[in-house]
Amino acid sequence: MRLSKRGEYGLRAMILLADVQTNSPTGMVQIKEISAREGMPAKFLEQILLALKNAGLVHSKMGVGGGYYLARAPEEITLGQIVRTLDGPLAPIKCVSQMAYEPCGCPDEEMCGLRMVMGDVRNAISDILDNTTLAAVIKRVEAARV
Amino acid sequence: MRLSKRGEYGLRAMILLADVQTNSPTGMVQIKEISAREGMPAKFLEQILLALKNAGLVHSKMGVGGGYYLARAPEEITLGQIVRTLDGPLAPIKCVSQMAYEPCGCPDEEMCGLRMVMGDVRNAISDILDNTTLAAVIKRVEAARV
DNA sequence: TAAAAGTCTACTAAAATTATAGACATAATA
DNA sequence: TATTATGTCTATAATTTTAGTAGACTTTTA
Repeated sequence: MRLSKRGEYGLRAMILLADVQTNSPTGMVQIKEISAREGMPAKFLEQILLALKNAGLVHSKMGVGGGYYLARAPEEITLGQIVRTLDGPLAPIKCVSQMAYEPCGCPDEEMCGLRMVMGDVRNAISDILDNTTLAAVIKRVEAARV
Repeated sequence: MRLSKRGEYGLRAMILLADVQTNSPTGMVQIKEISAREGMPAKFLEQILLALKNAGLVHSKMGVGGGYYLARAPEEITLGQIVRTLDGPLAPIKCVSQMAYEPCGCPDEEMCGLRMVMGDVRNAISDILDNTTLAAVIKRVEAARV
């Protein structure tokens, strides 16, 4: 049930972007800075940000003074969107995936005990990740600071 | 957030063992029969059952008329125990794992937003898998049959 | 036009996953 | 006791995924 480094780095980068955006008006940050602050390989992070850009979650500006920034407000971006973009479906097995369903081979899906339980797991994960926005994460860290 | 084939096969095998045990007194089933009924490679399943045996979840009997059977009653075996045995910790990232904690590299764990959310995810998964027994799975399928 | 940024594609190394193979041990029974 | 049906154990192989690296290219600003 693991999150890949790709997913982890992407989430950390997005949280950082949200954090910056909450304080500075432009919210623009360079790959170099993200990778330095979070300790991630810059070239790997580059690919991750590109994927997030193609998914419409961040925008970028080329050239001097450029960088990345969130495509929408932190209230409008959920962790579920980020994880799905970078790591694929949340579901533990394909036959309970909402976004990428595939049959899993059991003769009768409606009678498959494993499927029932894993459906619950999928929903539990999605209940959290699809209902947690970047803004909520920032707020929660803020609250812990006290 | 995927369950491996190893984990999936192991869970299906255990559910089958629980099902057999609920109906027949000995509850003994051969690798060959499990692999045939569930469509899994026999040699792969063999390794999985061996791991489950070493974890104390199943017992076995060698020789003619032998096979595998649950080490405890279906009420006493949870899906969490099976998944941890075959796929490792439930936690999405190591720094929120109860069974296999490792630091994840953020400067202050208590202030890490990602860690907070992933802690919730870990707990949500564990709430389900550690509280669902093989008996409960059988019962649920039974209930769906009507 | 030079420097600082992102873009894009290909490639590579390592690890994990999903098996397969085969020699061996044990138990039942004919 | 010999045979057969089972599980045991270790090694290895094939494939896929993951994590990362490289480098040529494009765009923007000063």
